[in-house]
Amino acid sequence: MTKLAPLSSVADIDQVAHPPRQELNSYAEFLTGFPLKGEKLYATLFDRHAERIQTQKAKYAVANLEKILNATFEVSGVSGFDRMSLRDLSKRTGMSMGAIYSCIRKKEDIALMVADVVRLSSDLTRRHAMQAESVWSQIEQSIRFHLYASTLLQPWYFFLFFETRSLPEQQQSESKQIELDAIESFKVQIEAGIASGEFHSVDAAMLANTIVVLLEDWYLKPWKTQLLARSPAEQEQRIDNYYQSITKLVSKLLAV
Amino acid sequence: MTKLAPLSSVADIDQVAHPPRQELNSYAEFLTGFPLKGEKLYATLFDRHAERIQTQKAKYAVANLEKILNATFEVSGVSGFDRMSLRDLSKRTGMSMGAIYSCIRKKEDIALMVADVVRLSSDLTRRHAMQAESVWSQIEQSIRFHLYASTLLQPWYFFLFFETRSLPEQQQSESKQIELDAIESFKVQIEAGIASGEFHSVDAAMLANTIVVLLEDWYLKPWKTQLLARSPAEQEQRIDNYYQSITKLVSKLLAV
DNA sequence: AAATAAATCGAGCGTTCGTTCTATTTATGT
DNA sequence: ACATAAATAGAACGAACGCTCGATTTATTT
Repeated sequence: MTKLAPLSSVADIDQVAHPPRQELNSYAEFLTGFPLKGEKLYATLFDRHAERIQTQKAKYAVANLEKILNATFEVSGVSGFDRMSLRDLSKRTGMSMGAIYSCIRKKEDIALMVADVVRLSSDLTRRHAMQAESVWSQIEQSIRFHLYASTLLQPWYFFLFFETRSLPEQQQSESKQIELDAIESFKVQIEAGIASGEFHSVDAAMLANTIVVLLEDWYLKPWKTQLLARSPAEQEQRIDNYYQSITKLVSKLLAV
Repeated sequence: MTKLAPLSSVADIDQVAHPPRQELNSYAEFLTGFPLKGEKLYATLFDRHAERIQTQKAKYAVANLEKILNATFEVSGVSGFDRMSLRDLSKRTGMSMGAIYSCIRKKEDIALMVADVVRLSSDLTRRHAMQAESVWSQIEQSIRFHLYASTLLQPWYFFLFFETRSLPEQQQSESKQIELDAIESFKVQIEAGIASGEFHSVDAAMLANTIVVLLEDWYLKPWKTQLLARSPAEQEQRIDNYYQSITKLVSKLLAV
């Protein structure tokens, strides 16, 4: 897998799995450290899906992957992945069919790449939260990181949720497992806090599930809470509002 | 709109809008009074979509609509509405293309009928809750009725959520509005309880939203909470468990 | 039992889909 | 400047799609 013009990427998730131990307290801070963004995100896709991609030079592949995926989110966000034809995609990206088919082997490859990125992002979320010291700050950091990642990658998370059924069976159960893992993770943390007397006794499974569906709601229905925040300051504000809403709800239920 | 063999139906929602004032406390009880079930459900569709349906005799139309919609849920539940071909549908229902196209004018009509039923069901939910006397029992009855209706009509609710994008724009915003109305309704009830001193002061919008996404979770991911409950008693149990989980969570947050 | 109406059948229509393929253009290396 | 390799263009292909329609079967009426 030698690259002529190797861009920095996240081919191996473990490369970024152990960043310096730190608490995240703002979206801006998150953006500086998160590897799956901008050019690097597509370079990662190029590395991880090298066997599917005909295009050899990273320069072209990265630029075209970015065009293809952005166009996919724009078109399929309105009417779904199945209704998006590759001719739509060709028009929207300004690329020819040939150019598109040098970046992907089949239409389904696009969905596979999205699923891969969301899975990578979920891994990073889990790994980040594990660094926190107290049980409560593990919960806090999980929520924060998830909100941040799913804001930055909102179209990716959204796409995977709605188009999972377009994926092969194995990928389907994998992305279902991501959700179950997230619930289980919160449940374990809550139960640990209850066991140590730090939290009031509650239905841990229900609360864990509630947190996860609220996190899902954030990227599935941004029109409900995020509206048209476009300045970075405004966006920071909206995320923090939602973060505070969730954590207040949770902490009220867990207060001893 | 004269019918040769008129079955009982819910062509006009107001016909069933004012049943005797009563609290619902079990799924079994709900089932006895809810009009959108069994043969009546399809008779309602037949009445309300008469102009689309070529088939004239209710006997045939009702039987075929039932076959078509059940097959639609089975097939599109796996791979989505767009991927379900009418040849799939023909095989699954045992009907010919011609027979199918005497019940619908276009494939999209199937989705329109589903959207219509869910909207009817949501209307009934809202109307039922309005009958409750206290603010708290309005909230309780809203949750109960919604859980009951979305259990009975799970495939319909599920389908509308995932296939809204296959609908014309107007229907899309209508089904988005259903959710917003539900949130607003809970919000108003919570705020009323806070104003009267009945409830502790909380973020009413957030709590209302939380309730609604938890209700959505019930029919979107039945595998998480409903598993394979097949006996009526077991099902009653599972619904009640989830109902108790939601109301406990809510009442803890609202306790003065 | 004959006559009429309704429902069903399924081959076939035109279209559009995902995908392929070759000619051409553009970039790279010497 | 030339040679070579890579990337792009877009016409063309077969398959599958939604949908139609005349022929046929089934049900109802007289």
